[in-house]
Amino acid sequence: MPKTVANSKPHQRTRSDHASETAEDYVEAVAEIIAEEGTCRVKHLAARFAVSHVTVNRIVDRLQKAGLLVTQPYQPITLTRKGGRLAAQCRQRHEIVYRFLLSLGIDEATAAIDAEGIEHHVSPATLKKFQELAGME
Amino acid sequence: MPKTVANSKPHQRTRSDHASETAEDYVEAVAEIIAEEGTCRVKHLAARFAVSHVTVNRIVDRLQKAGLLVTQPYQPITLTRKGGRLAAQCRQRHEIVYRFLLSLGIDEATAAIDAEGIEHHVSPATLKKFQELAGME
DNA sequence: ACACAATTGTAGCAATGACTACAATTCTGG
DNA sequence: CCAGAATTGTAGTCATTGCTACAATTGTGT
Repeated sequence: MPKTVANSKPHQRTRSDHASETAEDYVEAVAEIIAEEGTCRVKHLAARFAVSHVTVNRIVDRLQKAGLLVTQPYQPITLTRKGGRLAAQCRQRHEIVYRFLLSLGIDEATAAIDAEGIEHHVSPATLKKFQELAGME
Repeated sequence: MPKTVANSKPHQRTRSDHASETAEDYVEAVAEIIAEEGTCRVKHLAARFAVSHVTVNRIVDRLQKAGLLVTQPYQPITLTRKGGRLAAQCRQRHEIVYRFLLSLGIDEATAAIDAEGIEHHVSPATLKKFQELAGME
């Protein structure tokens, strides 16, 4: 079973970690797109991640099998309760990392890019520190 | 051509980014292992990354083709000048991220794990900030 | 209503990184 | 020196994520 939590030892990240990151990125994106556009379609995700619709298709299939989202052929994508919860968690974590970077004096554009990359690699302990230091307690 | 630098827009990390991360992790490991053990062999890398020797084999092949390291069948692995330069860069970046996390009050074990994950996602601007704030100027 | 555009789905390919199983080479102890 | 252990290489498989090309469905405008 893939896990989202940090591994107990360095140098031990595996393929499943990466798959989890993709899942997190996608549910987060679905939630955002629904908030922004009303519905989330394959084309929105393809545009957001700058990949072909085919790639989106396959990942959506996998996430549906994992019970994170629901869709039917040619129909919009919605999150399950489980997917919604994951999306909310990710959004919060993302926000903390982003604001922490801003609090260091990093410009918004750079902070946005770096937060995207960093968010999946921050342990709960470090995230808590970030939250404190960003004044988000 | 894969690049090491941050992308210009969020949500745009591709497969090549991940391949570059692997390259960085491997050249860094080769440098460390040579420093610690005298020579770097496939078995050292397999142990370090907790993967089979086969996985190491294929990645080493790819990195040799990319001109980062050199080896011959059943022989130790050495870095090319290019590989050595990359390893030095990575080592420095890793060190900055690690010490920055320590400077926030994060414990050594957690900082070590998080630095591993974060180092590949820190832009030059953010790295510079980290360096300043960690008192490494 | 119906043709055409847009969207989505399917088939099939490539690269990466993971594995097991087995073959080849190198190293080591008697 | 040479048998067995350790190491490394090779073959073949799978999952993930990327693609192009083509098929199917949906939506739209006249």
